[in-house]
Amino acid sequence: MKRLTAKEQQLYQYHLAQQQLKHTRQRQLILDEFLKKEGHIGIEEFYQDLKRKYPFIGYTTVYRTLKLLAAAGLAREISFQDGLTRFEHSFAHPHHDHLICLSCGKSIEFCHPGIELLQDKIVKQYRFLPEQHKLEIYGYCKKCQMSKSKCQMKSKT
Amino acid sequence: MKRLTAKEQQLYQYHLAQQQLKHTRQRQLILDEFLKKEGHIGIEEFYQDLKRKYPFIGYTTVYRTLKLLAAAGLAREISFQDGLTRFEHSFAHPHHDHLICLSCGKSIEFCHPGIELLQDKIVKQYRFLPEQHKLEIYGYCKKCQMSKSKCQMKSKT
DNA sequence: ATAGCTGCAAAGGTTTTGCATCGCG
DNA sequence: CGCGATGCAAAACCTTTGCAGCTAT
Repeated sequence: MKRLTAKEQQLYQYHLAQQQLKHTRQRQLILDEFLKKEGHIGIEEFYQDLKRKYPFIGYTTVYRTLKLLAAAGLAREISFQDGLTRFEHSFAHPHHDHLICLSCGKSIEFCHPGIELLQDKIVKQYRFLPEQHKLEIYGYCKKCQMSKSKCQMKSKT
Repeated sequence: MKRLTAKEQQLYQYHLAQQQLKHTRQRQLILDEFLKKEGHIGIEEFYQDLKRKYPFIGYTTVYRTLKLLAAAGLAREISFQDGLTRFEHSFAHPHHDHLICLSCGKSIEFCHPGIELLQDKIVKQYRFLPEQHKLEIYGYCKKCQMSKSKCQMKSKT
């Protein structure tokens, strides 16, 4: 058995979580592709990507595998304000938060150690035991600020 | 004309926002009840509450009025991880964030000035123009921590 | 009287589930 | 072989919208 990369370790963790679950071609492919994705990805979008490469994969399987990954702790389910469910790695991607542009909809990831410190202070006050957090800052990205200043149009396509 | 309370001012702001919109019994009632609600409230839940008192109010009206309030800046649409849309006052309720218990589902509101400071630092770095933010800390509330330590059951009812 | 509101019912858009079939172990 | 996985199709769920009738200006 070869040495494991961090990713593969996680992969095994996934297998473990699977308990008496089977290893299948679809699951492997979905996991592989998921690990390649950098941002957060919606189910439908991810499914489309996958289908392009592997037309034999069904939506349901993608959906269920993503849920499985989340249950195994490999993925995290996140939801912005648009009612869609998205997933992102919950590992090798330690933690980050998002700046979300209200104009173009893009989201920018950022990390700031201050958040953890702040969180510590807050939870202490409420005797709350934190598990994870989510900070989203909504506003306008650099690019959209520039176009806004040129004309006040809100191109929301 | 009598003096206005903060709430009434906002109420008028709402009317203003209405522009050529009409004042109706339903809208008034919905607004009144909404202002009484302290936390964040889901559409369905709110509708049920209202219907109990005023059976002639329809879901659609509640839904549309809530959207209206949000558009007028009186309410804020928020969504946690359960796919439901909730609303909360966006005024007289300056700003706050949430601690959400993964066990009992309750959410606790908190305010911490440090968040604004942190936000300032972050956006500056990305030349992002912030409009609002949302910080949610998921974990276990005091009460659930205690029951957890007694037994590891996860009663998610 | 007229433009805007209501609310029922139905459409939309996602997420979930049922079930017969397929495939890993 | 047997049990779990797959994927189609359909169910469930919320959120939105269409429309005929109703109601404030």
